[in-house]
Amino acid sequence: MVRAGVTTERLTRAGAELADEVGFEQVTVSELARRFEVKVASLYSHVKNSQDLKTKISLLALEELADRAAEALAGRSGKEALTAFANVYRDYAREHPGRYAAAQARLDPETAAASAGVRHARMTRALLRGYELSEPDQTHAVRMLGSVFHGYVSLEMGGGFSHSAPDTQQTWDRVLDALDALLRNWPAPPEPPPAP
Amino acid sequence: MVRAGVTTERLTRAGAELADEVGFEQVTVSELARRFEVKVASLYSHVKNSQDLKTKISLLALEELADRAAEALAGRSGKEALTAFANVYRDYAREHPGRYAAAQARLDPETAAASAGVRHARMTRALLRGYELSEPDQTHAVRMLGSVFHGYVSLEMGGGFSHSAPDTQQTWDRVLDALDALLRNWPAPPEPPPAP
DNA sequence: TAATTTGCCTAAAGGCTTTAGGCAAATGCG
DNA sequence: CGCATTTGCCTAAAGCCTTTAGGCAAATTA
Repeated sequence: MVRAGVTTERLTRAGAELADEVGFEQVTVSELARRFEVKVASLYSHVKNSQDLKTKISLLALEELADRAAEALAGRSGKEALTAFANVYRDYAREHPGRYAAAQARLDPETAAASAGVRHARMTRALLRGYELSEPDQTHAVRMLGSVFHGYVSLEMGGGFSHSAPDTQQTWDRVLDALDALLRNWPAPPEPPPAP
Repeated sequence: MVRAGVTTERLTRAGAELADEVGFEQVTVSELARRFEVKVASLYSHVKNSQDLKTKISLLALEELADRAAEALAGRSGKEALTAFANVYRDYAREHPGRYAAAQARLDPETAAASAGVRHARMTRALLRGYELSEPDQTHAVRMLGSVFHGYVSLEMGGGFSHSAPDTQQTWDRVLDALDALLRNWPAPPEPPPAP
C-alpha cells in the first residue's frame, strides 16, 4: 500500500491548524488520522498519545510566539518596544486562537523548562531595560506585564469585552499608555507602619 | 428501588466539587453518576448534556465569586477595596481551581448576559468610584483590572511564576501597589502628532 | 385508591483512545 | 543485486464517555 508520509513534524503542524479551526481542547488524534487518510492506530507510532500530541502543539506555538516576539523587539526600546511586544501576543492570539490556547496550556515543569517559554521570560526582561527598574521590581514588572497581556488577550478573545463601547482597540492603546507610564514611574513600596 | 434523590442542583454542586478535584475539563457525567451510585443515563433527565452541566457549574462559580466580591467590597474604598476585591479572585482560584476555571469558561452571549458576570462588571466599576476616573477611562480601567486579576491568577495557578524568587505573594502586593498608583494617576492620552 | 408524573434502569449505537500483532514497503548491507 | 532489517500502516479489540429510546416502579396528586 502507498504510504501517507506521516511524520511527527507534519502531525504537529496539522494539529496546530486543527486547533485553530476547532479549538485546542477539541484536537483529536482521530480527526488528524482522518485528515491524513490513515487509520487512527497508525498515528500512535508518531505520537505517544493524545496528551503528547497536545504538548507538541504547545511547544510549537511557544516557538512561533517567541520568534515573533524576538523580531518585534529587535531595534526597539521603551514604549515602542512595549507596544510591539504586546501586539505580538494579541495578534498571534487573533490569527491563531487554537495555537494561542496551546501556548497557555500547562506543561509539566521539565518540559516547560526546555520550552521556548524561557525565551519569553528573557525577552520580557529585555523589554524592561528601556525602563529603570532594579530587582526585585523588575521581576514584579515582568510578572505584571505577563499578566496584563495574557489576561487582556484571553478576556478579549473570550468575548469578555464585547458588546460594549468603547471598542477594544481603544482600550488596548490606553492600557499600553498606562503601562508605559507605570513603568516609567514605578512606585516605591509603601511605608511600613511605624514601630510601636 | 430506592431513589437516589438526584436533582439538577445537587448535580451542579457535585460537579463543582469534582471540578476542583480533577479539573473543570475533566468533569464527566459518568463520574458524577458513579458518585451518586446511579446509572449514567439517569442523569440525562436532570441535565441536557455534558455541556449543559458545565454551563451550570460555570454559573454557580460566577455566583459564588460575585457573592464573595460583594462582601469584600462592602464598606471599603480606594486601595483597601482594590486589594480586597483582587484577593477574592486569587483566593477563590486557590481554594477552588476547578470552579475558577469554570468561571472563566466561555458562555454563549445569552447565558452570559443572564449570569452573575454582569454583577462582576458592575462591582469593578463600583470599585473605581474611589478613584477619579471619568468615561471612557473608567471603562479602560475596568478592563485593565479584569485583565490583571485574571491574567495574574491564571499564570500563577498554571505555575508560570514558580521556581523563581521573589515569591509570588510579594509580587502580588507590589502589583496591587502599582495598580493603586496607576489608578490615582491615570495618564492622559498622549498628544496626537502635530498636523502637517 | 386510581391516575399521572417522575426517577432510575436496561439496551444500544457512536465516538475517541490506546495496545497488540501482522504484512508489506523502504532502506541498508554484503 | 538480493537479502535482512527497519519502519509505516493496517486490522482487531478492549475500555471509557456520550446520548437517545423505551420501560417499570415509586412518588405525588386528585
